Amino acid sequence: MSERAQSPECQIRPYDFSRTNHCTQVLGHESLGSAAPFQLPHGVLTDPSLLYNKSAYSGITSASAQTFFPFPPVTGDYRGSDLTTGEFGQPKHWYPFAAPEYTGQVPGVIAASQPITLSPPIAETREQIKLPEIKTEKDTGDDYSTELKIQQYPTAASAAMSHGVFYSPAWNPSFWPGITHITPPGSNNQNPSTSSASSPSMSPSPPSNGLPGNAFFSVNTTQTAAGPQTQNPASSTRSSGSSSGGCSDSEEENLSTEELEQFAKELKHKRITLGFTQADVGLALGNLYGKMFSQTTICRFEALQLSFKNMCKLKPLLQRWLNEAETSDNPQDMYKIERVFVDTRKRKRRTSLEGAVRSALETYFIKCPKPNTQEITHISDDLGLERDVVRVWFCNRRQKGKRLALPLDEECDGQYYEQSPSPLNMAHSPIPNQGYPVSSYHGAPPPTLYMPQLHRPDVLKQGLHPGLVSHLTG
DNA sequence: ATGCATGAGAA
DNA sequence: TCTCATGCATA
Repeated sequence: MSERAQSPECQIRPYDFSRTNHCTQVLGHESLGSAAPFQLPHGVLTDPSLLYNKSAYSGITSASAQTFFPFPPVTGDYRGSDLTTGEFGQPKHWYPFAAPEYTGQVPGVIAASQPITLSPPIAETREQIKLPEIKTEKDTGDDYSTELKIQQYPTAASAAMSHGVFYSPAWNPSFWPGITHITPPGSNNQNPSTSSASSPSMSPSPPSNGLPGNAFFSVNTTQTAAGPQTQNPASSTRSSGSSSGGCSDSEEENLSTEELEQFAKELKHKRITLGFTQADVGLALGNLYGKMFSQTTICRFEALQLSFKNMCKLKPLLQRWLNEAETSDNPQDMYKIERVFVDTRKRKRRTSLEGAVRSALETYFIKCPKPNTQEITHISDDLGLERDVVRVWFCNRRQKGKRLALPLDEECDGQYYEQSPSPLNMAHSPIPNQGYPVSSYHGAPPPTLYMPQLHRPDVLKQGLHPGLVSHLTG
């Protein structure tokens, strides 16, 4: 709680483009895209949070903005063509490929058998994307190619690959609660109850004929059961009984940033030493806990690019994996499994925004990180982008901003983009949902910049607008 | 490693 | 409609 130092940044003065400039203004002004090669107001940069200063924002309400945006709402919803869904609606499901046995048991699987039929009609959205600058990755005929995707996970040693189709079970709600507890960092031993655990990982893939589901569930079950807590002295820096939050109690919540940081390093180091790729780890987690993660997530974890809360949540899992991997005789083989997946979900083809467009968006963002519907429409119109693309861009941009900036002190986060006092800030909640507690970084010199503690400068830069970066570096 | 996307849950 | 966690696809 008090840990979070009030970094001076929080009080630093507002950006220049003053609050007078509101979304409306920016947006109101015409062609931004074309013109200005995106530049930041000088002086900008000291603290992004200022950008989102509520006060600046409050003024910009949709209401007021409206006047400026006579644009009709555009509803380019690519999802219109979303035939996908149905049973594929479930996210995060991996559909085993060619696994007849499973059919009928797992909705997804069924789907897998007829992916082709899913091909969606070409979205008309295409038409909307006429700007040369905007392009979508490939030009495969249709929008969301329904292609089968066979993913393999070869690994360094690629030695023993084995059997098995892997099916990641649906997100088991009861899963997390359980695991949050398990964290026997010190005690490398696996909980007996996890016995199966003896190494789920050891026998990762389910018997060919066996239903993977079973394998999973069993794992899950045990897992959940295993939950009972080993306390981690180290990590349990607990004391403040603030178990607010989403992470169910569990000590993880009280992990300090250093602990996380250190663990992330350790994880990465050992992982590499053991010869695992980030993807391997993600899969291994699936084997161990029934919930697998992507390379992306593991990568972000190692890079401390996840929210504090999320880091805390994943840590125990990774810790466990690490323990298991280290103690295993043949870790290499343990996780070397060849997996074949078929992702039948249709995904909108990724839009690739060109530099100019991005710059324009950045500019808009600087002025107004949280545009309302109409503003979004206006922007999309102005830039010739799909409305949804713009919307998502802003969402992602905000998320990114938080990831990178929040760590320093959440207290500022409240002021971030919010247009209205948000509960998120929760004035007092000691452990907000997102930011990283600042604990032991007292010594750190008050950054001129909004420097997330967990991130290295370079990382930070990545999160900042190029202009800002240069400004800072320059 | 990261940009754009998805979807659940909350507001 | 937003946030948040997460992932596909790509640079």
